[in-house]
Amino acid sequence: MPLVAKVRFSSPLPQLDKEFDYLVPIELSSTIHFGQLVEVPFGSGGKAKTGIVCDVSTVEKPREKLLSLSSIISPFIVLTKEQLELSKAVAHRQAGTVGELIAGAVPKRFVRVESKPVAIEPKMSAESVILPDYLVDALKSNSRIYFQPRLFDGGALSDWATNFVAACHAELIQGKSSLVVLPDYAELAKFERALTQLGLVDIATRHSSADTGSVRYANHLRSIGSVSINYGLRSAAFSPAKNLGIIILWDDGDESHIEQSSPYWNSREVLLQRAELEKVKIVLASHSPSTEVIRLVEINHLAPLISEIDESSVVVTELTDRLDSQTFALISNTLKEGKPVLVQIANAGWASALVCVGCKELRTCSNCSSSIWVDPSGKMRCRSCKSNIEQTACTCGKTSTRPTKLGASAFTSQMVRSFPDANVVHSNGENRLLNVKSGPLLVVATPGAEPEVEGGYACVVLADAPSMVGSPRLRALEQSLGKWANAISLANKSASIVFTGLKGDLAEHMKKLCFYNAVAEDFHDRNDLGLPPVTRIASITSTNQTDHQRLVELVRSKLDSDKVRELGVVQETTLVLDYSYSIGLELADLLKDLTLKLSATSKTKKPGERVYRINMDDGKVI
DNA sequence: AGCACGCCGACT
DNA sequence: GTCGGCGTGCTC
Repeated sequence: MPLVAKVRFSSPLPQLDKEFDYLVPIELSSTIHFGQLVEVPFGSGGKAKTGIVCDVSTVEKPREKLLSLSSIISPFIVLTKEQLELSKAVAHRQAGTVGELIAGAVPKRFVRVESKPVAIEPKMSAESVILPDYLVDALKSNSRIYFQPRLFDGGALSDWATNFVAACHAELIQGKSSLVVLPDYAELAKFERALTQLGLVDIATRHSSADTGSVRYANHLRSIGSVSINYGLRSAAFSPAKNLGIIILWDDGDESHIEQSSPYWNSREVLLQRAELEKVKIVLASHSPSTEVIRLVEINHLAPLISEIDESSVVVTELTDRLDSQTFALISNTLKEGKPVLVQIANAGWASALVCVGCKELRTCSNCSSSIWVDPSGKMRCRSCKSNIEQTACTCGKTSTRPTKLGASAFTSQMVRSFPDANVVHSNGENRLLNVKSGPLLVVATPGAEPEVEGGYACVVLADAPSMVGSPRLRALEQSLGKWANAISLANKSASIVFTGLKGDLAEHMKKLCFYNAVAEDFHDRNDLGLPPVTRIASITSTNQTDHQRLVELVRSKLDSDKVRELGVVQETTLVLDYSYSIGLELADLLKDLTLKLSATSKTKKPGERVYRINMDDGKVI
């Protein structure tokens, strides 16, 4: 009976997003396997194209005019069945294509890597690691956990990282792989350090775009062939893992876990889906939960494992000054004792916004009318269109401006003047310090850019708490809480923590460093208002007004208004919809179908550019 | 994406 | 009578 192979292409094009059948020539029938790269004749010209084998089966009566595949490019398997199933599920959920997800899941092939022998499974002694294992214990009775580790890492190995390594180790003993997904390179380095110090780095495989292409490909093949601890940033959510036993996601609320290109998936949703598909354990962990985690705990999808909060000295001031006299004295005394201090400032640069010295009106960008700030290099820039701004006169006649609030660069130079004997350093997202030497050191950092210090900070000041919480974004509160918790985690147990300018319930929660309850309260408030994550929010952005109008009309005529609510149109061409989890797949199908039909008949489409971009979970539109 | 097919205007 | 413009649609 003839052998037929189904082949897929790593292409984002929706027209090619299906499996194409090819006859397998008799001489290749014993060597062809699922997941291999093959060359096939494709298109009207019959040009050779590279594809991936997604099925091999005997077919009694194959369809007519079936072409034969030309050759097997490599005997190595580059895509696993689990990766394909996950890509299909995520493409469905996100209204994207399987091809674009496969493109991200399979690294570029390097012939020389294949000629070298693939790494042999290293030896590992089960007794070599002695670890805190309360996460391992909890996993014996629950397969889905939200884990909040001890907050204070004290500069040594992080409690979270050692618990992750312990959980991975427990799987290795049973011959199972693990997958750990981290938000950024700083956290990846901490996890890697724990792997090294606990003697497991040789059995771990990194999946990172920061590695060279050949290393990536070698690691990819190694993960398919050997049981190992797989880890990396968000793209590692799709990495292969032989005999997977556990998935661990660190800091799911961090925005770095959201893929910035189509189909805009999020590590959390991908990994929850993967855990279901592969029937493996999953741990979501963070110092402060996301509202999605609260939701999952409250619907009993995740069992909470919350570490005890260490007794610590927390001061919450009600003053809106960044540094009141007491806080100033605390910093001064800590520095005099020769100990390090961390001050978190909400915004980078010199000024977060500018006002006219005369009429006190907010200065705005001339072409997009959003606010102007002064970046770390001292240039006036527009916040949204990023263009440089020239000094111009205000409508009242005055040219000079005054900052509404000093940015971290300006605050740093203020601190240099205030503490001439201390070593004052600054770290922000663009210019980031990863770790600093201990001593009489004052670190001014923007949220998420705080460097580590050996032994931990003796004092942490969250100096811009009110402005972070007061931001008009939906997720301002939960994200602020996450950034504060991560900054505090760099302190040692006996450190003094200061929040400036907090009041009410939030102040009470922070006095006890009770992040979980603070986020839970935020979740319940949003629940009452019917806002995400109780519902989901999708957006469809068109490249132009004409196509946008056609979409809006069609969507209005097709939507069942009981289940999907039109929230409106933002930025001229983005349609925003609110919908419930239960109809997620149905809506994704509908939107994919509608946009496909509309873009096929679009009069304005340019080659290569997609007319519509669907984001099934847009966190930025409200 | 390519690439062919196809149906209208300008040319030997 | 046919050469070529690129709009439409298919590729196993």
